[in-house]
Amino acid sequence: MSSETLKIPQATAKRLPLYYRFLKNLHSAGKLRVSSAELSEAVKVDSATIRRDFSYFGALGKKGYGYNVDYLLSFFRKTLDQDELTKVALVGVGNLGTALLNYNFLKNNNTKISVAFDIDEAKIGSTMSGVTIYHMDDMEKVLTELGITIAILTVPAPFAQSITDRLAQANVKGILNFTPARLTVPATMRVHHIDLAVELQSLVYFLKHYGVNEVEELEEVEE
Amino acid sequence: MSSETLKIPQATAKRLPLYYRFLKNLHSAGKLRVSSAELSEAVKVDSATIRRDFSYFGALGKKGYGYNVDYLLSFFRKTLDQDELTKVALVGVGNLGTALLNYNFLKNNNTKISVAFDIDEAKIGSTMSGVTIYHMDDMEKVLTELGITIAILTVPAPFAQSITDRLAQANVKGILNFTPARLTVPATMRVHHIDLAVELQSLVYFLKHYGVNEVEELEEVEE
DNA sequence: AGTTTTATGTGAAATGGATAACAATGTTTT
DNA sequence: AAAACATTGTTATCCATTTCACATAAAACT
Repeated sequence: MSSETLKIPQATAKRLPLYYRFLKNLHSAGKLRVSSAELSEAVKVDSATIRRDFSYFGALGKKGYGYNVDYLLSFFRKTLDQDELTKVALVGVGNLGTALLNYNFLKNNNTKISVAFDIDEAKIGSTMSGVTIYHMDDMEKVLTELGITIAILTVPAPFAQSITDRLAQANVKGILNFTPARLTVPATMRVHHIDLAVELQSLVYFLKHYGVNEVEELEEVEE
Repeated sequence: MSSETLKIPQATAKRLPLYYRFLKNLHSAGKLRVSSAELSEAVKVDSATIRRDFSYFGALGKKGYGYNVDYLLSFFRKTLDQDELTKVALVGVGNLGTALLNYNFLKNNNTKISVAFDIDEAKIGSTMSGVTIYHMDDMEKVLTELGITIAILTVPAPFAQSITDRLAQANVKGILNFTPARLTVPATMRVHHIDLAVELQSLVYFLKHYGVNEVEELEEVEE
């Protein structure tokens, strides 16, 4: 409902970063062209789906040839706003939070954890992986000053909702929620969940109940 | 295509662990009954969807009353095999792997990281959070001995595919893949992806391009 | 230059999932 | 015991997404 490119399906939007990453790989490997079939093999998405996804942005390829890697790459770089750095806050510097601090988001995306918050006095004022840790009491102030609108939430579940409310106050628009809590947020915010326990548990369920494709043809499959 | 309960939709199956967790909360809070509407509020899933999900397992509720918390809970405990402990292996004890070791999957699910593998001599032989770390050279042997068929993969991307091939050899059936690599696996295996960079990146994309529901009504929404 | 091959972009069909809406039925109240 | 109420289970509908299949056009070959 905003911006240039009109209404890409959500499912497509979720695959864009994936395409982008693999295109970068191809580029580094010196490949000049690529077909939807090749790309399909690499990212494990049906080739028709890939062509359809690309087609939302216009005709990016050439019939009988495929796609020019450099062109596609620079197109996606623009589309994904990879030219400007996106600053993100980390809220909660526990085990998982620390791991995410060390995880180099920058390498693949132009996204960086620029600031972190916690309540542990031992951590406050120190830096980890070059990121300064502030007290959560100063969260609103610091976020507003830095103009950060995206937060990664890795606090204990019982605090998740109240902290979310404060993030909303501080004009944060997006939360990547690693907490098991299901957050209530204003309509102006967007939450993506990564629920580790649910992910693991549902994998277990699938294996036990959907059983393991009774080796009929033994072709290669995915997800 | 196996087991008792015939073919639950995948989308439903992914929500089961979520329902289970919230039912446990309700139980602890001493609630005896719950309606699909209440549950909907808590887990942020449409109440009709919840009723539909439950209905795949038969008539679990009572009209005009709702669902009996204890009954539902024990039903899901059976359905999700929460009575037997599911042992899981962790492959790659880096930042993220370490965080997952400390993350207590046991608390919510009856799932436990029982063994870990790495190639760092400094870590091998030691235990973290009570889990012994073995050398990856011994992976097949140890996995087979312990009869473990589920692995969490947190190794550097370049090693992901070759290690996956070895896991397949060792009779592992499910992988929770935190690696950006898209794995090629035999049809007998199942892979769930958790791609942190893609998750963050797509959140950024949504915020920039779908913009933030232009505050029309300002109702509470989610995801 | 003509023929064959390749691979896109897309209409049409198929699949999968979410939601609205309500009859059926048990619960609660009076 | 009757009336009013609440809430399920499900049918029908809707919506989003995936996939098929092929006309089209460019590329590669001869």
